[in-house]
Amino acid sequence: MLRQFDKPLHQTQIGIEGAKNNKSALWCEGKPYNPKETEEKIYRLWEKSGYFNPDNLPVSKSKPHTLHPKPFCIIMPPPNANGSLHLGHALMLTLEDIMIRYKRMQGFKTLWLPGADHAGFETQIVYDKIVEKEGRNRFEIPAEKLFKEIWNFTQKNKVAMENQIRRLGASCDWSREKFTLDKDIVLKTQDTFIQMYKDGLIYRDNRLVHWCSKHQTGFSDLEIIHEEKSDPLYYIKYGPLTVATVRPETIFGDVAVAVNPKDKRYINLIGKEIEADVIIAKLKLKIIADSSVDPDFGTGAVKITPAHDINDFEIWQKNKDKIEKPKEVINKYGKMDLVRYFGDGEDVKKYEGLKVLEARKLIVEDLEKRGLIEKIDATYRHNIALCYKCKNPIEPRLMSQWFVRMTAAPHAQDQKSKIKNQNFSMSLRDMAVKVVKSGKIKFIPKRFEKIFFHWMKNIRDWNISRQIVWGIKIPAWQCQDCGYWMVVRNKPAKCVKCGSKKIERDSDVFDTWFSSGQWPFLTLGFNKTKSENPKSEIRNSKHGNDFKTFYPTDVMETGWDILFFWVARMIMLGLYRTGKIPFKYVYLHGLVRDAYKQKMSKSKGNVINPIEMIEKYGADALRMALIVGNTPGTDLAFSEEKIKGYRNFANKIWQATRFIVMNIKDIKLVGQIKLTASDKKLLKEFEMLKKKITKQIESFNFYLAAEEIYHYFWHVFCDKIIEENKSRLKEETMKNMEDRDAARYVLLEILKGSLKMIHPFMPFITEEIWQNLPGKNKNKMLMIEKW
RNA sequence: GGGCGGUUAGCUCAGUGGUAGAGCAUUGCAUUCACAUUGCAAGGGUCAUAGGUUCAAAUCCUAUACCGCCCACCA
Repeated sequence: MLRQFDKPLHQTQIGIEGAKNNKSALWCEGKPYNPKETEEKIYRLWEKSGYFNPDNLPVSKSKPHTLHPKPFCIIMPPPNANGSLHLGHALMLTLEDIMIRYKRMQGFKTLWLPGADHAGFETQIVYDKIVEKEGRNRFEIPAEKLFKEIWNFTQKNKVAMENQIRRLGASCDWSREKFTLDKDIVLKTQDTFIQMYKDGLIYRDNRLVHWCSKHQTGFSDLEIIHEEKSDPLYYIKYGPLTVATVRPETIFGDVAVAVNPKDKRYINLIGKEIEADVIIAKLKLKIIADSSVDPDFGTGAVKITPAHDINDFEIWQKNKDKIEKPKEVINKYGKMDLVRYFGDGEDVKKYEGLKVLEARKLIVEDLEKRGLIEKIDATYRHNIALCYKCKNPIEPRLMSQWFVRMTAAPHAQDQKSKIKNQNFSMSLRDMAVKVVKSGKIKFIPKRFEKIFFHWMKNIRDWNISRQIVWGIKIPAWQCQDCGYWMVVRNKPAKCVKCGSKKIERDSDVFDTWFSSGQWPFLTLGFNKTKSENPKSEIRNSKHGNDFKTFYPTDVMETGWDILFFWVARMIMLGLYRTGKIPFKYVYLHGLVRDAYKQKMSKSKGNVINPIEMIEKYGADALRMALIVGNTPGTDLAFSEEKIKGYRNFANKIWQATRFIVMNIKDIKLVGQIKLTASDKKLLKEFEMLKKKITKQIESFNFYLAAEEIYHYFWHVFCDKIIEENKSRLKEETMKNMEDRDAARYVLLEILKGSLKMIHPFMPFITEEIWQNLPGKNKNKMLMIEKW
């Protein structure tokens, strides 16, 4: 590469002869760079070129025989179609666009596949608020009508969002855009469920589920948060024993008392029955032994309420045969539900229908009146589970739901199970852990691998049933006579067990992450030809080979906050469904926070709107501000000031170009280029810089690459090189024409090379300049120039 | 309770074995000559603390302190 500078170059080789054709107006006005005049125009130019679509990319001229260049693919994490773009999206789009543009310039068959997420529960909540504002109640709107309303709502948002993505300069292939509720995605998601059911990886079970009584839906383990809280710990006399609890209102649902089998105080009572006075009844409770009981906590005796406490439920499961069934004394609205167990006596009706906290207060009073409260520990602090969205306490509830088996190996539970010929001997969890441990999937930064393993180690089965309308319907049908469940796409004519024709569909929908967990292979049209159901073959045939070409994809770039929700599930479901990893690298970016590292929120008033910033400073400035100094996995301190700094940088590029072009245009080169020793040194240093930046991008250190090119362009190229070469260009001080041309050559070479390297970071201004550079190849865009 | 990080200039953070770095901020000077959305220059850090390994430690090891985050079914 360096050798070419040693030999003389003719003017035709450096392309300055076309300078007079340059539209001089652009450069001669001394105005600052105005992104508004270029960005929209440039994006249209890109879209018109068709190069966002890998099928249209020119095949490398240097290797014309290369008919199948190496693919590079990123599946865009689909933004939720329920609002507008925020800085997190802007960061995600910038990082991915940098990788995509870089690889495209390197000649890869580059696909960035955009999408939008229906975002089940999240969108349901957003829409609920709209419904509320209109004075309606979502629980009173028929499901189908509500679904249609939300559909229209998301479609509108989707279009707005797509345009916002364009404004950031994202070079994604819009012709392949997918929505998580596209028909083929829905059908394929259901296919996966059906297949997993056959393979014994999905089962229905009645167990305690995290339930939010405000939102009226169950959750997975990930959708609850824990908060430390101070609550009185009540010591309640239970016949001969005393039990400690923070939830006296659950005493009505008690079915036993558990003690530690080694606890000498109670060893004689194990297996015996006691009678406890719970105001409205005298409960007969068996004393059982369970090693999970901590003898040092409270009195060492635990009341067991299997229907309303997860621990208690597990103890009940182990002792099913010895003690009675759970009693559900709190209903789905979080209110006391006693009459059905204890009759409608006055004392019972006193509590009936009261909210949990109201009931607790009253019950404590009544227990105290009877002298049944031994003591109250007011200093007790404990963790309680809350709904991640509304922060109301989770009320565990006994429910029949669909679960994904995470830690147990699959087993054929249907003749059509495929596990025998597909080599699935491991659990979903173990498969995923294996590919990360073996380095098939690499995390950036690496420390997230440890976090991933830790989470995987403790993972439990995944509840995927949601009691909302906005989502993908579960393909499961229940016989209304015998209760038998059938997992098939279409409604069965009759129950396969009892023959009854009274069949009804499960009214629940999937956890949205169950479908997004399949996003990489579904968007690429996995299993298009070999569908379990022919009806699902409705994907546009022109992208029929995408799965073969682009899967496994190269990079999954997303926020670390959805590592478990999304990344882990994509790995598991991808491996299960396709037998291959869904991506090779996981790049996890941090949260964008304000200048003081505070979370941005509407209530704090510190939210920065990316579109507003683009209006003010341009997309390039915003992109650069998001990248420089932003290390993977670490939250970013962000401010408008920072964007201003890179707006200034954009102008610097603009002005420097103006200077160079002004000194080149309308002047013909006189002959050969004779570079001085210092010219050669500069070009050599520039080659070194290129190598360094390439290496930094390859190793995902975009923050370093961006800073490097910024620093070089401004403080080396502008401040030193241009300044030092000024005298060689001026007529008064110029030594000779040859020396002038050498200076011109060096400046233009470095300018062009810099534009290429800046392009992935600041695509608009660099493309605009490139388009107006003297002597450029007609119609050739910087976007596809060789890196 | 389990786990993962961080502690470097006023601020935000790079730097992971070889004489302390960037951006912003601060201070001084310059300015019809591409650019004031500018240039030149300056000040500023015993790299949390204590031990250890090494010819050599901000960097590797151990401990301590403080800060942050994630996970979690002690009633």
